[in-house]
Amino acid sequence: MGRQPCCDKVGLKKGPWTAEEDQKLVSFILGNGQCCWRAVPKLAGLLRCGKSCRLRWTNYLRPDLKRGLLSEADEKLVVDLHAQLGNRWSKIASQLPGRTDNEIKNHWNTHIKKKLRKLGIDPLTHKPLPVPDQKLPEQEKKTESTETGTDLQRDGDDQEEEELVLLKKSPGFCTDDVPMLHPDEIVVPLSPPPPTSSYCSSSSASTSCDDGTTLFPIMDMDWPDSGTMCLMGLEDDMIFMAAPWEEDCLLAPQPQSADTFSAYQCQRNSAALVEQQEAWNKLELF
DNA sequence: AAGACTCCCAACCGCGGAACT
DNA sequence: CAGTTCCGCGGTTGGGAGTCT
Repeated sequence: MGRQPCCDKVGLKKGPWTAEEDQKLVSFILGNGQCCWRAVPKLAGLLRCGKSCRLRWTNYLRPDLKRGLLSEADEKLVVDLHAQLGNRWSKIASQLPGRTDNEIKNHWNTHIKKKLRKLGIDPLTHKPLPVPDQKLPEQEKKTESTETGTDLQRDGDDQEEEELVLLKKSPGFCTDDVPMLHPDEIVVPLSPPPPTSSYCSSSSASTSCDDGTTLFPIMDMDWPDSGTMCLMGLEDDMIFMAAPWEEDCLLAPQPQSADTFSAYQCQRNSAALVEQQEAWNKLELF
């Protein structure tokens, strides 16, 4: 049976998403929930195929996503799960809340595989590799050829060998010094809530900072469609919204959480985020 | 300073399978 | 039960950013 393309490709946009497209998609999904991806682009006013929208949402725009590199513990878990499940990235990702299969797959191909090799472990079989100095060039090539996915650059120089020796001496699984994602990295720009708005409940007051920033716990926001929207892994964390950022947002702040979140997402894509993040870090709230 | 090279990740592609008709 | 549609998954790629020469 002939299979039709996932959508009519004529006139559809491809390539990197713009902030405006992100905003449209986020606004639509926050307002309507996730359903029927094929219909989403049309309803959201996007010149994208549904598949592209789904990917963008699940890999980048979902509010429950953690950003930043995997922690050492997460990496260890990924290695363990990969040993059990193989390249079933979605299954592996399901064990790491806030992480996507794409992210884990990328991380595996670019970081973890290298590390395992340095530790003398075959990333495919999770069994010890032959000792490098005993390995013939042909054998090495053969091992290489079993690799799939993103190509691994083979250094194979003296420095690499020295690293290998050092890593083998070091106890346990070794990762780079990767900063964990802190709750303060998840921020939502916000205009001051109207007195009776749903941003804050009586149980959680806003926090005023020295620089005039007003912070509001996000848990009290009204998230549309709670059936499809959840903050996996974040429900116990305090997520704050910083009002001073709103003027840089692509969207005019509106007293509705969905739009506020859209603004946040657009904000996240903008270069100004870096500066804002730095400003935020100065607050050192955590 | 600038071109070459490498690394990384967002996004795309195509397939398998579930769900629907 | 066959045909069709759609979703989700895993593999792959393109290009931007960073580093090297």
